[in-house]
Amino acid sequence: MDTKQITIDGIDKKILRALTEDARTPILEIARHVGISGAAIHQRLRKLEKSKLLVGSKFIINEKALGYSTLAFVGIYLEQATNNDDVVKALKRIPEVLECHYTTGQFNIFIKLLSRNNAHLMQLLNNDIQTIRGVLRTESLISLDQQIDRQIKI
Amino acid sequence: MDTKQITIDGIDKKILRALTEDARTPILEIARHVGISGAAIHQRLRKLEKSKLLVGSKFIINEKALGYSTLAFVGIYLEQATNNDDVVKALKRIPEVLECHYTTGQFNIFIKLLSRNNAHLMQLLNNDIQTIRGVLRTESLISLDQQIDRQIKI
DNA sequence: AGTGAAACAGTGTTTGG
DNA sequence: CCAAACACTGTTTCACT
Repeated sequence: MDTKQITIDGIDKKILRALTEDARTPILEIARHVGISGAAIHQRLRKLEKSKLLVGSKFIINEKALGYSTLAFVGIYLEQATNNDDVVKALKRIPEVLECHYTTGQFNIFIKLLSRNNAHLMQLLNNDIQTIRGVLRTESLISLDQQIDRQIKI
Repeated sequence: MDTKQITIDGIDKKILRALTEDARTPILEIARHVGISGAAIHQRLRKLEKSKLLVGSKFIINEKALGYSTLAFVGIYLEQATNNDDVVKALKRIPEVLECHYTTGQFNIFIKLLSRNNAHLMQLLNNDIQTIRGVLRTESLISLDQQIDRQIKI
């Protein structure tokens, strides 16, 4: 085992479930729900943060309300002698690229990207991604509808 | 335009940037940083929530600390006459499935899933996914390393 | 309409047991 | 782990520009 495991009991799980749904759930509300004091919840939260199991919190923005409605996955083929890190560095400069993975299988790099519409997606592919040095060609999967979006269950 | 656009000025952007990085950033800290009062920040936050641009907040858990270290994308081919919704319903019951998309291209359904290790991934594919009625076959991309993980820039 | 200072209500945090 | 005291934040109010 290369990562340290931490012992989580049922109460920890309930705390995590509440806060992964809504980071602003009041401690006292959780306390009432699980039947222990607020101070105890606070202690456990410190433990969970120290163990690096909790790594932060985020506000979630609705991309559609910002005008981004097209989500796509793009597989990228690279030329043989390409320095992958340079490609990733270039991808980081494209804000629409939300995820980037080195993957097994046919592609060298696999990304998830968010664009305003199909025209914008095409522009991103042609002007920004396929012009990166070393990129041979790309293969796109456009998400027509996302049915599941969640974190791992705890 | 099928989704309402909302006008966001530079101050709104700074607020959003702070809170999408850390949902617990104090309002007064943001206020100091952008040079207006806390009450003003609060008003703007209400506006942003009402406009559905802010849709909540989440604590982020480090899956690796929970023992989940293998991330994979899986393309799913379905039989012709399959009811896609039933397949999605079955996928929802598998907690390791984090995302599920209807996609264009070769696959009918494309999912992202998180497993403890390669053995666990194989078990999920063989025992849980490929046994769903209507699933013909699957094609997996395993993420060896994730280099980018972020929300859209605001 | 939007801002800012002050009062208020509610939370997170610490302490002592 | 609990209960109470504490410190700080989020929230509202209101006078002002």
